[in-house]
Amino acid sequence: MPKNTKRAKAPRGYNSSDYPPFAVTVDLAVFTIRQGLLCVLLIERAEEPYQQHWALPGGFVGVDETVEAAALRELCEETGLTMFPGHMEQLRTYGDPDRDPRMRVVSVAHVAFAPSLPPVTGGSDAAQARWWPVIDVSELPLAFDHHLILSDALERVRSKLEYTTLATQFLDDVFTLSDLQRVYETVWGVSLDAGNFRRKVQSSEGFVTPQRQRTQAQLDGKPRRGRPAELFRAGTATQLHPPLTRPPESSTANKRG
Amino acid sequence: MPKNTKRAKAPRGYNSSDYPPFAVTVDLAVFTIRQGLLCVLLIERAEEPYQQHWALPGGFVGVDETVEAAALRELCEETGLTMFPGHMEQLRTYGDPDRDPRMRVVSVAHVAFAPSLPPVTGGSDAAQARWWPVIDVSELPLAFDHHLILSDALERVRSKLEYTTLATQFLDDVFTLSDLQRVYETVWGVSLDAGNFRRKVQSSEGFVTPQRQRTQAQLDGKPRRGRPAELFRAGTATQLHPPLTRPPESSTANKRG
DNA sequence: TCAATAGTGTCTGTAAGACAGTATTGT
DNA sequence: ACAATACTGTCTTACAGACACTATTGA
Repeated sequence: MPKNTKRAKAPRGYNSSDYPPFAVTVDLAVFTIRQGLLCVLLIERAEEPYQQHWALPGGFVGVDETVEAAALRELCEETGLTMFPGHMEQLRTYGDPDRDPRMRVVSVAHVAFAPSLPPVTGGSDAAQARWWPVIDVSELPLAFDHHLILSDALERVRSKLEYTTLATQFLDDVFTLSDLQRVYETVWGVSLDAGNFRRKVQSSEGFVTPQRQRTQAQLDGKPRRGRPAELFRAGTATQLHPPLTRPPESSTANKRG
Repeated sequence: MPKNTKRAKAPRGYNSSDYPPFAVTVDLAVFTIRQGLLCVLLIERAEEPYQQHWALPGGFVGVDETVEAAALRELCEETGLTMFPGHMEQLRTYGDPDRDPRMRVVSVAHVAFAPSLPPVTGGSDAAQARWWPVIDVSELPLAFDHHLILSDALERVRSKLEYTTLATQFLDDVFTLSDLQRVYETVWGVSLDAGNFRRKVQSSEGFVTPQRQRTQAQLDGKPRRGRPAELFRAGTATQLHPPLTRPPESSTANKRG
């Protein structure tokens, strides 16, 4: 430990011996919705410690690299995309001395979410990577403190949907209001009233902008049933006020299903 | 830069040459209310870089020390208290490669707030420390990226008052509803309607608990005027739902003053 | 009696929850 | 015709903002 820990009171230039050496990493909790389930991207570790455990993707921050740039770089490497289409933000930093048995690592965790992505390829080497429904992950033994990070990340995503327009980041650029409602229902794990949901979304200035167009018979995917729906794009607003609040806890589904 | 930046894909044990060396620090934005003004604790730097600039207090994280423990340690050192009476939480991490001209430093910033504290002594050495009204700090040239940190910290404190009961942490353990209202008005920089404020606070389960007692003639400080007020303590609730929301932007004071 | 502070009551508008009902498609 | 999905309207309740009013103290 350095003789004097107060930077401002004894700065006298840094030598590498003046401060404790840390490794700084980023960890990523990347969410997407697949087949109606909220999923998170995990990789399987090939080496000790936590060999064969599943873990959040992550890696070292380069010396000349912004922390955010490192996170974006890892995000693209792990998802196999050159341009990440969704949203990413810093979550918080996890730095307990014993979180990595080998050495002192401080990890800046990030949360990201994106529209349905191509199934991940596992990248250039052997480590496998896949999307896990978050509901199944609680049964899984994750590496390091990644259960804690994941649970903080989930809470962040859920609360972000309340007071921002970021739910649209889970969807492609055109979508129906039912699609948007499904995002909220999937991420929150609740059922919402369609009428009230439409009223709220459409009365929120800049949340969605209507295209003058409706869904087609859709020859590719499964054929559409029922009345064609109007199509929307994300609007320019980023914040929602008043927010679109989660129904109070207690039951994860409401009366009407 | 290390050959392979993916921890999970090439862990092969760490050598100090395998990862870039970082210094990890904590920075603190400590708020309190003095003479009706929201104030932040700053120290004056005695050495380069940013000599004689004001800066947020902070320091290195020890090798065997939790990040939070380091923040609490610095907090006590800077305020001269052995037991910090308020609330502290992690804000976010600032790690741009050029934020410190000497070397790569990643700083985990924290926000704290507390009841009126004894004027800070400047500690055991020459560096001076004092409380600055936040309104005056915008004119001040701060060291490093501390203006950015301070502005993020302010927004955090302001939004925390909306959906938590932490406003009570700015007060001593017994207080009146007017005291509590003054906290909101000072932190948010607005005027609130006393009637509506009381209704909201008292209808929020567990926010405040009435003591069966009123303010006295108060021989010490300035003598009290007007009707004695009922005294309260902080309740057991931590969250506020529905929240006590800030009035929408535009005017910093409302019509009634 | 007056200023100052504490505290109550009431009216109104906005918006959320519940839910009934209508519209438009494919089978 | 019927199921399935999309969409509209209405009733009720919760709650915030505005503001008028009463209460209790010291000077």
